[in-house]
Amino acid sequence: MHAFDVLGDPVRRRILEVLADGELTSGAVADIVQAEFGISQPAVSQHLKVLRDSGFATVRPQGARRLYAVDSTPLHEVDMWLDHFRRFWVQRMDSLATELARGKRGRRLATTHTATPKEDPR
Amino acid sequence: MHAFDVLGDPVRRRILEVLADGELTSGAVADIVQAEFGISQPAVSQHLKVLRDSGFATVRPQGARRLYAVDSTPLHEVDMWLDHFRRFWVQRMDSLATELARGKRGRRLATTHTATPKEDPR
DNA sequence: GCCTTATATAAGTCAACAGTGAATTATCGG
DNA sequence: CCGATAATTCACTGTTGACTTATATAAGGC
Repeated sequence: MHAFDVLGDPVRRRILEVLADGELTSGAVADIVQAEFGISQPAVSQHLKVLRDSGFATVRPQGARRLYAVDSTPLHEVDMWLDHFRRFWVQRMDSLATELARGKRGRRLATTHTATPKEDPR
Repeated sequence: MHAFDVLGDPVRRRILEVLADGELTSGAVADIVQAEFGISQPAVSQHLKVLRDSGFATVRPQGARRLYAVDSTPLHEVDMWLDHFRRFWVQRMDSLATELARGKRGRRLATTHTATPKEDPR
């Protein structure tokens, strides 16, 4: 299964998000996902299997539990594929940054925004 | 259709790649894709429709032809989702953002940028 | 050794999607 | 206007994948 197919499922994306904060048991993942998506435990287990088989997650047995963690390798590959297109938005951000760097504080913003992309002003 | 579902299809990914180099007519896209994947012209047209409907591509009629171009907005959203995991492979997670915020014009596009000017004392 | 908890697998159903060929719409050159 | 070309839409089919319930494996506590 290709990386993008794996990420195509919202349940799997959510699992990866919760695993991003640290490893969790299968049961802990299932509790979260079941609460949010209302699917059964076997369904979650099957998603975890997909994540395992496609390299997005690793497992470490601990007694009867299985501790899951993110393996970022395929995510990094996805990120690298995006390099084909990054110039499309880096250029925009760059010009915006330049504008800001020049102290152009004018409440201009009149570049006819079609949408307001929420940007993290960190 | 979610952005990741759109990107789940290899034909659609390829279409976006070829469009990344500049706009092309539907026919030009079809020629490339048909040569590489061996599918019919209507199949390509249907993929173009998916890309249109999901915001990945824009169309501009030019006589009897239709010129397709990439719209990077949903790709940018995908890129932002990856922020959840970028720390796994980027040491200085904020390097790009900082660079841009400072209006640094040496637009190195620092992908897989491993060199650190100073070692991190942890 | 049992019973319980934790997790995975099995078997089957259903909907969605990618593909096909045929038909349709639209534009151009004469 | 007409025929040719460009492209999309239609109607249908096969495959895939996500879900369910039921069951199996494995470890822990008593």
